[in-house]
Amino acid sequence: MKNKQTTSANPSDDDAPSCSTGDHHHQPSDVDDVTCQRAAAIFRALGDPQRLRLLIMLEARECCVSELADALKEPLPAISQRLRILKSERIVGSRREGKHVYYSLADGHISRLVTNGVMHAMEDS
Amino acid sequence: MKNKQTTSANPSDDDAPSCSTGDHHHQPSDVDDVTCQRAAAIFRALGDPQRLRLLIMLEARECCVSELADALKEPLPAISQRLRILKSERIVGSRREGKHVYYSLADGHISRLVTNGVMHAMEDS
DNA sequence: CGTATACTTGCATAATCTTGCAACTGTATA
DNA sequence: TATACAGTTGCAAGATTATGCAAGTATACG
Repeated sequence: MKNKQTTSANPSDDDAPSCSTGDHHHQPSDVDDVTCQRAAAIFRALGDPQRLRLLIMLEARECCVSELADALKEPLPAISQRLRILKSERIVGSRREGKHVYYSLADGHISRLVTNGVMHAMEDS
Repeated sequence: MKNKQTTSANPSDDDAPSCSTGDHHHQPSDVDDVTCQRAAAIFRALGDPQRLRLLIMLEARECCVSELADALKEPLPAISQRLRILKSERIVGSRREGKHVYYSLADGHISRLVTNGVMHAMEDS
């Protein structure tokens, strides 16, 4: 079969991703730019080995900064900075208790996202 | 006093001769470093608005490069380059048909990952 | 063979992100 | 208040990454 529709086959230079067929099914192809950028920001925040390691630990239980720094054997400011980035994307939340600040995953969605990503990385051929 | 951050000075209790990935601290978690890095690489690949937009379109249906470039109104080399990155992480696959190269999501895992991320971005304030 | 279409790759510039060190804020305790 | 502990923030160096344009493959077709 030859090529049928290409750039020339497009009706016009529309901005809409033309799902040609009568597709009244709700597909995520019509995601607005703001949502797209927000989602990308979340993924980008997850896209660092060190931050991901942090999240994996937080998935197990709530931890304070010192704990994380100690467990990962890294300077405390580095951990704090990473947590800050994660918090700015609402991936983690923090709770103060005396001198300590405890961090935890924001919600189950994030937890699933992390788990799915890690699982895919494991299964990957 | 020098800036010694971690709660306890860790003189040299670090061992790990078996780690050869350049990551010289492996750690208390159920996820090994290689998996962690691979997962982070996947997330990082998803963490770009332009690439994510590409994936959202591919989630709807298989597309060739021209289609994507035309729909997103961006130069073809840019699209090709982004697809290349996505393919290097095995997020998308490609199929040649005549002069066209059709791209599609690698598997359902990726699809779910994208959907979950976008959904979370939508629900988030 | 030569041309047109579809896509890929190279390279240089530019933007972005991470890290490390130091200094600063906040909290408990003597 | 002074001191130690727990975290945060600022800033600059260093690395990684994206973007645009030009040139290079690859396939089809006359």
